[in-house]
Amino acid sequence: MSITAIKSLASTSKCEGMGELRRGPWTLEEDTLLVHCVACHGEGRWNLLARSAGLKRTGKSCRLRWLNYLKPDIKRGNLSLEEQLLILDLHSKWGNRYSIGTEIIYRSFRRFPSLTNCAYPRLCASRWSRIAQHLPGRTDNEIKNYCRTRVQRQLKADAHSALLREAVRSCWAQNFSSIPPPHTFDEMPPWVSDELRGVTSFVDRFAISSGGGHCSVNNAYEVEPWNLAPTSVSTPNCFASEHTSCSKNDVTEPSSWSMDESSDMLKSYMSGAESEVPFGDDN
DNA sequence: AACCGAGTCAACCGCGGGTCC
DNA sequence: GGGACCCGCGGTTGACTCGGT
Repeated sequence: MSITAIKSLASTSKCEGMGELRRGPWTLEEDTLLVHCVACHGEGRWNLLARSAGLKRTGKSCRLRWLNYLKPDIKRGNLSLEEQLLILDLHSKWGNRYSIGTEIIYRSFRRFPSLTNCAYPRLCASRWSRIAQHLPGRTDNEIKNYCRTRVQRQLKADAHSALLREAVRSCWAQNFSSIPPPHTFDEMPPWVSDELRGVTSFVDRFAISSGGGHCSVNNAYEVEPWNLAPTSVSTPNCFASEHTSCSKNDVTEPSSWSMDESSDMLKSYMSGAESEVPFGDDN
């Protein structure tokens, strides 16, 4: 008996009233069955489809396999630089509350208290599928994996380092100033430090800021988000001033990353109470 | 060659929203 | 109204790969 067969047997579970359900990696036979069945009946009604195809899989499993692997227009291979940039840009706008994208923007926001009615991203749940809609052939699962591995794990940056602040500036510039998003570092604003130039990968640009630092991005996630609230913008009301634009001149060096744990409103805001958010629609 | 650790990614799980009866 | 079922999303897991030692 082959190892694959043993694994296959081991991954088969017994579900009451449903016969045996298979789990784990899909076989070529299962893939063929599923493709054939989708071709005949179309997508949707996955539980029914799984049963009618004779697949010993849940509808959920079939749907996932189809959408992430078998669908004809799935694009394979590494993400291009353009795709990386697009993902990070969209992730900054829509990404999850604890993501580095939002973290960077949020930290940036602290440094621009005069910025308020601009399109500051809502700090709401992750929207991988929404990001995926902008990358034809790429799945939400792929983008999610990319962000969780390439971006979050490899971004070993010291959250307080000057280099990261430079990266923050550049990220901010892309999102909120009139400077168009750079496709190469030659297009970066002149106030981006030389150390960050010459890096072709958007991720590498952040990673280089670590300098072998001791503080990983994961540390940042462990910080309660409201503890990152800047004193100068301690309540959402502060977001509602009339300022709508920024420039590099707005950058001021904070003396420290001071905390403000007293703002219940901000806590509410950070916990996802979108009605409190005074920003415009993110569409 | 063997081992180990980090990175990658397919697949699973839990949850919430929508729909139907 | 509410229960059952389906679907989709985001988070997590674990097997696999690969490079370094």
